[in-house]
Amino acid sequence: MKDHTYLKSFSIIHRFSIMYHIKTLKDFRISGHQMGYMMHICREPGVSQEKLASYLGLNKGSVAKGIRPLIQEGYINRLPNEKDKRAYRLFPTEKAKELFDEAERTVASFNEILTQGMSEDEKEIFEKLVKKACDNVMEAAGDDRHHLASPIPPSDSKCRAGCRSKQPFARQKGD
Amino acid sequence: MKDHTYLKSFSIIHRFSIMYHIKTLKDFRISGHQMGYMMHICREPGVSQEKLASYLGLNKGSVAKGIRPLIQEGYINRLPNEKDKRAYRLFPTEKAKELFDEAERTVASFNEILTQGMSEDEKEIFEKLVKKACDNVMEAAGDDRHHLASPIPPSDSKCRAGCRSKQPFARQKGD
DNA sequence: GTAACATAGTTGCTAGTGCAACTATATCAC
DNA sequence: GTGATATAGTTGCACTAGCAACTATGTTAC
Repeated sequence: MKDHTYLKSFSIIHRFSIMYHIKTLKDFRISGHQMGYMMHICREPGVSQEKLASYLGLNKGSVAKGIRPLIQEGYINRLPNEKDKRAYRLFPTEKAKELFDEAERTVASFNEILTQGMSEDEKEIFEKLVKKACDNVMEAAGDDRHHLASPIPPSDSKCRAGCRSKQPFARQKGD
Repeated sequence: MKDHTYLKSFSIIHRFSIMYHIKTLKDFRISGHQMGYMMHICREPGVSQEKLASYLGLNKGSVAKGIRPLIQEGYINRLPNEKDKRAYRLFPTEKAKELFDEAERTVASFNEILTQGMSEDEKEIFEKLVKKACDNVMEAAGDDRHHLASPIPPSDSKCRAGCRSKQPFARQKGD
């Protein structure tokens, strides 16, 4: 088990990356967290909140709250989905384009910090393995929530609030 | 910049790892976040809150609040430091030993999830590179705060609240 | 000694996230 | 059609974390 735990490393990298993005993008009045939403909406204009949540591994409540400042600051247009009245489609505004360009630069410069002192080979492997690790945890969490692939209904049919949460690695509270 | 951003991957891995630890350790009534504190205190009994914060890359306010539940739940003893009346020394209690053992197992099983499908070589490289990346961001943040190594006082001598924050990548608010 | 500054820790405020309960719409079985 | 269930999104609560201001103690310069 040595001294190293991934828990610590990933916590540090995650929090510091957010702080870095906050600082670099402070003129845009956008937080490091909101970067993730922004980037994906720019790359997938018209995406729904549900898809956004699933892509970022966030629950939909967090997405609803997280995109609110982006809408208020005028970076996102939220239009009703004509084909499904429950859903919305998220689009970047004109104002978002400038932000997106800057964000791309910020991402690039953060990547450089992250991979300082690695050889080109190592950088490539690192990116590949991080992606792999990310897929691994998403898949493991997915096994827990059965909602991406499994068409099998839960065995307990009267299962509204009582049944297993759909959240990844959900804790069963109040044991 | 392709589709991949580390921002997304590290966010997912970090959050999912916490959820995993919360779920696995729920019987101990300890959150995934507190795992980090617990592990380090068990490995470095007598550590101060300041050192703990520095090791985990957290600010000391977060540590003060974060260890409180651990004290309340009886996992940590906080004793005054005889040599420095400002400081405390943190020790794991007897009760913590059981938790620590379980935590070690949880860390190991999370590591297996994380590195599923990687060869032994890749696992080794992954761990090495993650550690490297973590050191990189900490160093970059450290350059921003000058407090780990630099004995040079800030050039502005009358610098109480006005000067640059010591927080990593600190944002200068209210521009 | 005193004054200025540094360090250890606490607290109040703000913000992001997880979760569960909720509303409204969509879909499926009959 | 109706009723049961699934899906998209919202909201309230709890918790963690960052930050800044604060207290108290320690250290250094004089």
